[in-house]
Amino acid sequence: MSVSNAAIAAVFEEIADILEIEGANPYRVRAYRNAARTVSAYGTELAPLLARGATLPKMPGIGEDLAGKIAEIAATGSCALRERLHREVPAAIVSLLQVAGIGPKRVKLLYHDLGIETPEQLLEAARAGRVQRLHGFGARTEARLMEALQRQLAPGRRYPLADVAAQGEALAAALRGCRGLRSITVCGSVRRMRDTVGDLDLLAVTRTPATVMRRFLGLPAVGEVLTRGPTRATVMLRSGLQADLRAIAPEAEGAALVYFTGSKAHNIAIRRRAQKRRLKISEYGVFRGARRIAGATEAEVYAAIGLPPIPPELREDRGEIAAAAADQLPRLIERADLRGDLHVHTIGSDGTADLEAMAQAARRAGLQYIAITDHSRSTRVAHGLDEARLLRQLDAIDALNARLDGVVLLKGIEVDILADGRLDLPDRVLGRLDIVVGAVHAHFDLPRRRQLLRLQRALDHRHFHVLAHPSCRLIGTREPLDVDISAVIRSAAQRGCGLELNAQPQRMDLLDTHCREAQAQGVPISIASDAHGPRDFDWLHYGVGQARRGWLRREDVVNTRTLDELRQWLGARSSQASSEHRRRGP
DNA sequence: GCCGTTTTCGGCCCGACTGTTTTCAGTCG
Repeated sequence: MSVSNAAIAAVFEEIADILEIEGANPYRVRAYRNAARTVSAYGTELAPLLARGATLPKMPGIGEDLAGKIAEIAATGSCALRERLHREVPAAIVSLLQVAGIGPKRVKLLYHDLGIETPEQLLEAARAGRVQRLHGFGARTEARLMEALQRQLAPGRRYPLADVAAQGEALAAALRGCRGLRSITVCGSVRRMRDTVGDLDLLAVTRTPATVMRRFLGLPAVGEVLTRGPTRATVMLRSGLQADLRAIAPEAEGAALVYFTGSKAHNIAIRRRAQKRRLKISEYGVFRGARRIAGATEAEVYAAIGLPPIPPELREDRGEIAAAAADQLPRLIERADLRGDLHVHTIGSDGTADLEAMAQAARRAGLQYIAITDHSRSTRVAHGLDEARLLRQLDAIDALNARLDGVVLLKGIEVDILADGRLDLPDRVLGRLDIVVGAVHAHFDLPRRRQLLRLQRALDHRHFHVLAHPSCRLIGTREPLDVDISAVIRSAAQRGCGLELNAQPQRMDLLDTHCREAQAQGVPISIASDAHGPRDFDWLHYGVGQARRGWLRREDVVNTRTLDELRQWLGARSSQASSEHRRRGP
């Protein structure tokens, strides 16, 4: 029923696409794109807010007109402008923008001159040789388009951060040692630790770019060369991922890092700030007139426009520049702050290692405690634990803790939240555990209202501590639950429960924007590996990255606490819940 | 369409690469 922020943003993106194709004022188009970004990154769901009669909060780049459209879309799912545009231009036409090498001008030309509306029709026309006769096109462009169209089975595909980061590191390692190369850095959304990545951006610092380019283009991982110039090349890797290499001189390294790390919106924002100070920022440095006044380091670039250095994870134009200007950047959590992991599996359910192997691996990963949280009986594919098997595991944990040194195992469970919100194991068992982590593993498609009631009922349970992977999305495979996440966060806050930031590469769940909202509500976050094997603790690194993108500090994350402090929180939650339980009656 | 320690109107980030261009538009990041 209620329209999500993502849906509002999608309407704005679509309007921007169509306006661009129609040749509208580019800054008007940008206004819609900025609005889409602002709305989708906004912490609180706007439609329920407006439905309750609240006024829309002031957001940067949202004026009177766009505020009105947000209200219209929140109420109806669409707006008059979009409906009008759909009458003027076929809706499918925006899909042509996804084709590499096709922008708004060419979409317009293809539609007006050849009546082409879809990538399929474009491929057909290109094969028939009709495209090369258009003004501004030629035989080579037509050939490139055919290649792009044939390759483009999954346009705009994004991959999990951990997968792409590994490929980036491999490329960087293969280039290190190249003559004349001073440094090589993976930039772009990998450096910003975005949960998904569309392509790889590598920055090479060198005085001999030609040598480095040649070496790069000859790497075995490189499939096809898409473009190549003296300082920049774009290739398609054999893995199917696109990679860009940019070469820059040492004196511009900082400016180039800023430029190539992005985000685009952040770059635009800092360049505007520079403009107001009669400065110009490009990848070559910060310039006053023709004179370069900064550029060797990132800190220098930010200092030139009166800012302290901004961590890459925050560079999304979501308020970090204003915070930096006011000297109010958060001191972000770091991997070394984590003392434990509250979501770990063993061969008790679908893990690959036993209790002791996981404990030793955790210790090697620098952790002082882990909660053993195997699945409960309803998750049959994972061989979930029933009451009897769980009780045997508890005894085994006691025995192991008695002889383990340097790491403590907590008794826990990843208990299924059933369709009606009940938990999958009886109270008498849950009450014996140190920690109850609850999660949805089935019935992902309940109606929005019922899904919320289900989660709220689970959070109400007196033994419940942490809601695991709250959205249940699997990147590229499963959409997030259709649920008012703002309401879930408020419910967790009211009940004293925590929310998990699951660091499995295909989950990365909570989303960064929801971390920020949880922080504002005072909900503790558990950054968890959801490890199913000894090496999976490595994923915590990416979980911390996502937490940093959500502006989280050490004090916002519950597994940065000492074991004693953690036990206090777990116990406090239980006594709070049971007193509420008594108040409400059984 | 937004916005204002220059402005309520006139601006709005900056540069690389490609292909068709006869001096530059389109696309991309």
